[in-house]
Amino acid sequence: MIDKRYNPEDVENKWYSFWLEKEYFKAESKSDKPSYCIVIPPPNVTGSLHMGHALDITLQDIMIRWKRMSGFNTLWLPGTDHAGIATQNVVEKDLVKHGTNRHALGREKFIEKVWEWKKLHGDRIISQLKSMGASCDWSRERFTLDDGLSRAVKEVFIRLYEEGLIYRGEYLINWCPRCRTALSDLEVEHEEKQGKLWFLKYGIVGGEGFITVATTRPETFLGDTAVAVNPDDERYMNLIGKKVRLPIIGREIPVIADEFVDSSFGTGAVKVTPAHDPNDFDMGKRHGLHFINILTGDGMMSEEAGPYKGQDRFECRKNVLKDIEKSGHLETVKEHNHAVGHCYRCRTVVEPYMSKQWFVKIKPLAEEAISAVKGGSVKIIPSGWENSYFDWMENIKDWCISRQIWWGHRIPVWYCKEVKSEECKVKSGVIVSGETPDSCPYCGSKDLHQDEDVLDTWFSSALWPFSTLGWPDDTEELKTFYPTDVLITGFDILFFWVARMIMMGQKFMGREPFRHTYIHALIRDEEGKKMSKSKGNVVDPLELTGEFGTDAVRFTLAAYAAQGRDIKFSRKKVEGYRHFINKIWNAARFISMNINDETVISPVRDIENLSLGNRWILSRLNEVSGEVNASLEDYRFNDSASILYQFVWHELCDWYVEMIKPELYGDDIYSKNASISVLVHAFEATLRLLHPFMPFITEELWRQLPVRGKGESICIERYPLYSDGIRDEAALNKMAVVIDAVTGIRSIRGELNISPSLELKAMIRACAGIKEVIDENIAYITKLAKAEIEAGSEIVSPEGAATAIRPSMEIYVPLKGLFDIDAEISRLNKELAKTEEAFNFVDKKLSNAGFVSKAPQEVVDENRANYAELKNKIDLIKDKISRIKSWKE
RNA sequence: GGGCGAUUAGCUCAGGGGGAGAGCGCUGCCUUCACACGGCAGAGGCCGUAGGUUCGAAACCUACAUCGCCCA
Repeated sequence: MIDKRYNPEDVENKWYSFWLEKEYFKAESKSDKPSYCIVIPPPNVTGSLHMGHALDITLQDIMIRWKRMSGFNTLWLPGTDHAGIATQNVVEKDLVKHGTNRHALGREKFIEKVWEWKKLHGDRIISQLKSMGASCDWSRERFTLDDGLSRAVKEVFIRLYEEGLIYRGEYLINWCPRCRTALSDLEVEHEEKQGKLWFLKYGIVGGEGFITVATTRPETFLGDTAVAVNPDDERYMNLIGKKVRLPIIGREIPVIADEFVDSSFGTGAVKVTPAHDPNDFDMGKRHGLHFINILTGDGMMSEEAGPYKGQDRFECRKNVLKDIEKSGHLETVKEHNHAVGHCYRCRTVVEPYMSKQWFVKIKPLAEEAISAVKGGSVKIIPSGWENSYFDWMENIKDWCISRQIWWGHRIPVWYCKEVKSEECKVKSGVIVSGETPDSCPYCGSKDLHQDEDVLDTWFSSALWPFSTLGWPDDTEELKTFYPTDVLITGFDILFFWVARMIMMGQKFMGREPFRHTYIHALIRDEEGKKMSKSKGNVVDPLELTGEFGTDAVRFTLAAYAAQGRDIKFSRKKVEGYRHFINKIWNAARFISMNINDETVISPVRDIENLSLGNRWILSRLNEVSGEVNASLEDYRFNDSASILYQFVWHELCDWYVEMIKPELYGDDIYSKNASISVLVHAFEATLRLLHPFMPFITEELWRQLPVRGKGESICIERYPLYSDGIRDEAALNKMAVVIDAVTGIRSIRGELNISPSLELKAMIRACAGIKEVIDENIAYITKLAKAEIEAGSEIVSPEGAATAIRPSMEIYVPLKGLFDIDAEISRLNKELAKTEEAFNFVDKKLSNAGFVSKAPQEVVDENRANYAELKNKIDLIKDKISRIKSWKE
């Protein structure tokens, strides 16, 4: 006997360990079965599970379990990402807590420390993934810094370098003064801020007056090497070529003309700071200006800042303003909104900063990635994301890939210090190599040093779909599983990761890394706000799974995973699906209560001899199987979830189980055995349909069912499919008649407030065909409506009867003296009003000549049928009302 | 400034050229031997606004409003 309530914690660990022990999740490198592969978006190795992961994992596991059950050689390849800056930050914070820092420790010791940290915390995220039920092939778990993947990274770097697609140069990059590293454009998050626009006056050298420039960053005037105006701007024509003098420091700089200057912004004259602004950088190059770097790597003012040297950049801004105002060079201040860039890892305001970095020349890679999507070899789902993808790809700028941190893939480049030969000079002493060189291959010098920097974390993630399968070796896994089938991830890393994987896959495998990429939305809090630690509105998925069970959380996520909409998450939603889990549990409990040692569960056959309920549920099960497969095929997770929910709750439990109770409790051994057999069969198949969504409870219940030819685990059983041969049109039609009769009688009972325990008599007027169906199934109707039934085509409404009118029948329930006649009249009036409204709608349509001539024939026919039906119904109700009124008199 | 998405029942959301749907909540009745984490019956909506296309628009088009996101 099954317990009254489902206790998730009792079964989750048990079955997960069992699955692992039996190695069900292990993929075959080579197989006769078709393959199906998903690579996991690798979570940060030191991170912990959040709702985004939970959604991601759930959707992937649904696909993988579904395909596994559908006969595929499935590989869900798991792993973790070293997450360079994020992880380094975490460990650095810990060092600070212990009164030290990475520089005191030194590079080698620090890296050791991070590895220790990784070992300590790295397993946590993995075990959290497991607790979600993830059916990954753990024997193939990878880490972006492990040997194989590092080899892939080096290989890619070298090949891109040799093709001229990786270069080194001094450019203006985004610099985080706190992380003390360069960032790519993507790693800067812009935030609209209410700021100020300061108008500074620069005195004209050898002349009268001033030229006024507007700026949002006044401290950068220290690095100004020109003032620029538009060549067509008549206000300033006479000043072009002259010099102006910077306030306070007195440097003289030229006034130049450049088309780039927007005359309508500020005063139309702009200060040019080539070393601290991307536009000014370009202008500086065009006009051969000086590049003055006024900052140091940690955001302090450098030597070049003269009197402000050593000050913090924000402190310096205040001081500069104070001094400029004092010296009379501040003309005015205006309110001004502008976007300020922040480091995506630590929220520090980033600075445009000149430095020597490594870049990927990205256009040629982007072109291939664009055509992969345009040509349909990669399908983005939902397709709305394609626009963003193309927009980004088409306007892409070179990718800065070097980072001034220690945790990551060290750039495989050495510099020869001596440069003893001509060849070495030509190569600028740059040695790019997969192995540590003993000596310079160009000049033989032994005095080499490796580049200090590491690569952007996303550089290694970009290779994930093939590096994890063994590339650059030519492995069986690559042959079997590349290109992978689908990549499932959130839209927030569409550019960071998805786009770059497509570029690298096309480049190094010559093929797309995945056929589909399903981009899901964000999980927000109940009020629709983004979850964040600082807001304190983060929901911990593990807390939820602990409280409601993993299956309930998974089902909730699937049910709300509609394409293209963020999920406003709440405990209440999970609670609702926890009730669904309980419903399933209790259905199983009901089965167990109707089975004993003598029960014979036989295979379902002779379907045409089964009772209507049994035939109907088998037919419905078949249709639902088709719908679930179809919706999963299209990644409509919410649809599959709700189809299953409706079927299990309202069809299997509410109708079917209630229908067969008389047979189960009856004395007829034949129909009793037939019904229990169909019930067990249908429930078993339902469990299989549900398994990808709720793996734990389905395994637990499945194991308890007495099913013929039962295997050892539901997760390797076949997923139910639709079959044309099983569809039972007659059963579906007859069931509609039963439902009409039952709900008709129940309506009368409910609306007239007749006690549920009172046995009623119901007279049903119906045509011969319908009457036959009613008579065949009279036991069902009697039981479900709690009424004695008499059906016939000649039935007339007895005095004192309440009426329900259904498309196929009229139902009269004699209730003389048992109900309030006024209540019945108002009930019928309400029904009449509704019917008349519907009738008028159809009537209007049919009297429209355009409709009759232009609408498709079947629509017109349908409306004509409706017209007749509604008209008949109106007549019946009117007639009924007048008769009731006559009883009253 | 450019782009995208949203606006449907009290709430959360599906749907999508031809009779407005679900879950939760609400109302009434019911502790009937799987489940009160339950059953049965109900109430509740000019489908954001204004135009247009169409025989027919909540759906398609255009503009606008409000909210959100991405990019510059």
